Amino acid sequence: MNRKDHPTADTVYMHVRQQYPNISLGTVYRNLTLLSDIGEINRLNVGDGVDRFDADTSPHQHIVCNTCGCVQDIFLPDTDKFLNYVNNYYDGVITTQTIHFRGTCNACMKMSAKNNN
Amino acid sequence: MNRKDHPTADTVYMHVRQQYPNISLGTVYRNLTLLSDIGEINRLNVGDGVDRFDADTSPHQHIVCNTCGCVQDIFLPDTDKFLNYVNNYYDGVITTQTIHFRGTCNACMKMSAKNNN
DNA sequence: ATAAAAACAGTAATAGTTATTATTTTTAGG
DNA sequence: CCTAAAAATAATAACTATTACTGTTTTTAT
Repeated sequence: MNRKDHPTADTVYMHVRQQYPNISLGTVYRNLTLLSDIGEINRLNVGDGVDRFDADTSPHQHIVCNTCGCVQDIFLPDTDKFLNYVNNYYDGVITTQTIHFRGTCNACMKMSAKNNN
Repeated sequence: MNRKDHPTADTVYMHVRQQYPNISLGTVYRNLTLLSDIGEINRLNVGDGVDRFDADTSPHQHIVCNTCGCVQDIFLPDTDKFLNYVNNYYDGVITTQTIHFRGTCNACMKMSAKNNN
């Protein structure tokens, strides 16, 4: 619940296992699925074939760093307005949107700047 | 190349097999991967755990119908401006964006309207 | 104290995709 | 044409992420 790095089920498993060595991956999956079903956490997919989990259920988006692979939050204002606007370009009805980004995170930007001195 | 329905590899396989009954799924995957590597087609992922392929490589977005599951195109103007705008809210650099939607397609809208008469 | 319910560990199964291998097809010279 | 190298292929195995199953343990509520 404390972490901000959008861990995969396997990452959660590795971490929880340090305190509960007998826990099984199935239990981790079951509880993560349960928590996301009741809305306590979000299950997200940034297109890399792995599900990630996020304790922050407030509306926000994600960016994946192409260099280190980290997944960070990005809080865009007015995404509901964007959804509304988008409906003008479609003849059906759009109810939800998924927006995520790729690029280079701040840490990796600094790293590459330092290496190019 | 002609279809606009964003088929999965398996769908392409089923279809090609009608003309070339001996083709293998691996060949379909290899050629779809090759085509997307050289930029002739796009491989896309709308979050349902299956890769889809799109012969239209012009910049556009997709919407998945919650009722029939179809994947349709949506052409939004100024998505490059959106990418630019989004960079104001992030301390790294954002280079690409993935935007897709869910809702109800036009056909399913009409269908449900008819059934509610 | 006990019986029903829930959670669990361990394992099997599944789906989508990639990798391997032995064979067939294509290509480019001579 | 012939032929050897290169490329493409079918068939199958392997792999990854996730879900399902099963028998056992733990929890809950009397």
